[in-house]
Amino acid sequence: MPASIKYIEKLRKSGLRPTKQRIKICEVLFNTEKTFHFTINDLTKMIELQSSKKISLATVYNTIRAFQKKGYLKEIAINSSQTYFDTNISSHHHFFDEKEKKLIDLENDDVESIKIKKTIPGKKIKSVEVLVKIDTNK
Amino acid sequence: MPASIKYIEKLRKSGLRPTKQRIKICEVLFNTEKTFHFTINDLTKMIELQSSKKISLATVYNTIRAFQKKGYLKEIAINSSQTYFDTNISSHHHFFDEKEKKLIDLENDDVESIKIKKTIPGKKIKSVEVLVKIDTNK
DNA sequence: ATCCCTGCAAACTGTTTGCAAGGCC
DNA sequence: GGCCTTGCAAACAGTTTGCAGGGAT
Repeated sequence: MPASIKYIEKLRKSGLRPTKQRIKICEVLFNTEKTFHFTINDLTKMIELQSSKKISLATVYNTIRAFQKKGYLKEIAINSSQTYFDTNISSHHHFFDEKEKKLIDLENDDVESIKIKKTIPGKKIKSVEVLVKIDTNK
Repeated sequence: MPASIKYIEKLRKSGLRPTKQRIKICEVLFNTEKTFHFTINDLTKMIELQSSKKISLATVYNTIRAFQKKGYLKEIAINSSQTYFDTNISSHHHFFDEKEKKLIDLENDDVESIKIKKTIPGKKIKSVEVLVKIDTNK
């Protein structure tokens, strides 16, 4: 029995119509116990590989943005030309390998808790993101 | 006496010809005791205001990239559509006000030192950047 | 005189948008 | 049927590049 039923539910609950494309995207993103990082291009290729059908880039963008808004995905801040997303929505940090252009998760245990001592009047902290850039050890 | 002599030196030492445009860019970037953050657009406007002359965007881009390569500027990782630079090249972190799209420095004393306990074989840490996103306190 | 740099416009890349045709309710 | 979604192409924004003319050495 297909796991797609689960995703049809999920989409319905989010107010998104469960279309073939969205279900497929869910399968690629969430049908695995491991979380992962991706760019829109990566994802589009993965989808087309797994379904041997073309999917419109616009659809992928729209769906990913919708999922992000719903909190099913997180965007990761890197000064790269493309946007990276993470299916791991829990609070955690990242290595970024600038040579491979790959992200690696830092578990919460891997980083000592970060305390920000400065405050800005009228503003509150929304998130704390640590990006550790790494390089070949040469 | 103009501070430009200082920048002519600086440019020469860097192997960059001291052209009018580059000297002007130096003046705008470095002729202040306060460091600051900017986008290419910001900077272009500042230059044109201060000199009441047009400067080509391409020249600004090229020069900024050159300065970045020389280590006179740092690029800051934010998932924004535009690239932010910092004239403060010392190691420090940032607040990012998503409403105002403005960066605010965190002094080193403002953040407890960050210890990364995970290592990746064959890779070494190049930088650790913390981005604290802030929001109106509502 | 040589070589680098500037400025303009065209090219490029990732992303967003408008709209007609198609699919879900 | 009505409304949302898809897919395509065009639009868009920030950035980069090619090249002819101008400037620094």
